[in-house]
Amino acid sequence: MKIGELAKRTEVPTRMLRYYEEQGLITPRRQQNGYREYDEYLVDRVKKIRGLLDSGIPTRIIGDMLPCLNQPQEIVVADPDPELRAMLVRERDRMTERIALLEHHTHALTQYIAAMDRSLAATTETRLPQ
Amino acid sequence: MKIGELAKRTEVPTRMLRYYEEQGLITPRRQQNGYREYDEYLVDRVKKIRGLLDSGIPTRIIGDMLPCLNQPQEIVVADPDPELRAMLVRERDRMTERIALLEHHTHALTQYIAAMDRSLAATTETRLPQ
DNA sequence: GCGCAACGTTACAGTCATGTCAAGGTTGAC
DNA sequence: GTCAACCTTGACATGACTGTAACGTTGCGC
Repeated sequence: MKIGELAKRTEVPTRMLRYYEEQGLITPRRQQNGYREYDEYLVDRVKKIRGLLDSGIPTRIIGDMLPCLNQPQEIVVADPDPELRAMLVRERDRMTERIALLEHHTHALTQYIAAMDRSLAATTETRLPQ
Repeated sequence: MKIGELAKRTEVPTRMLRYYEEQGLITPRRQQNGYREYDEYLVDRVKKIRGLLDSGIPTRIIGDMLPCLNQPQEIVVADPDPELRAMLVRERDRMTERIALLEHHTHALTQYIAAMDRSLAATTETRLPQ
């Protein structure tokens, strides 16, 4: 498929798809006219890249991490490199910290929103009797 | 306190403290010699700013959001601006999405790490009998 | 074939949160 | 007085986008 279709299916702008290619995360083939030609499996890959970037993982690390997230039923580890393992543990722990932080903030925001709603309801009520 | 102490206590580099000031998130007073003078309450504020930035909220939004996260016992909403409310809901929902994503990835990574460990244990075992 | 919209290409500039460094002023200890 | 440790501003670099300009390709109606 061409870049436009991939963009639609992944909701990642074409601009970003070209950027990820520049960063070596995906390497589409080229048609004779120079257009990029994307294989089906890249749809999933791109979605995964987006997810990881949204999680705050830099492209450089995503490159090493991606093969570890392809879990076709059974996880097969070809080369249990201890350095890779350490990196994965480090990143996972950072993710866990971020989760805690985000949960704290969502909670605080939810409370504030509820307070706004109460305040709004109160002013509406006081106005009603008029 | 001076910038260095604040940096130590918040673990935010001085560079960033100056940047947050540039973005209008904090406004320290100045000593006669031009040094920035930070009040005690800014320690908390800076930590909050960091947390929000780590959660992927841009400084521009943090500025509007900060007053909503000061919960001194009871939340008092002065002006229940519906636009502000919408912004807060939007950001909270984005945070919730990020949490789901992060949880998914931490889970995947944990599984992969476990697989690496099993693989490593297996190779160690097969070597043991020798 | 012509025109034209929709799509593709590269390349360069700008943004945002950071990092890093230079050049210089201030303070405090010895 | 000098030296380290601290502060100041300012400039340039980087990583992940984001926008846009300038231009080539494709496919459709006419």
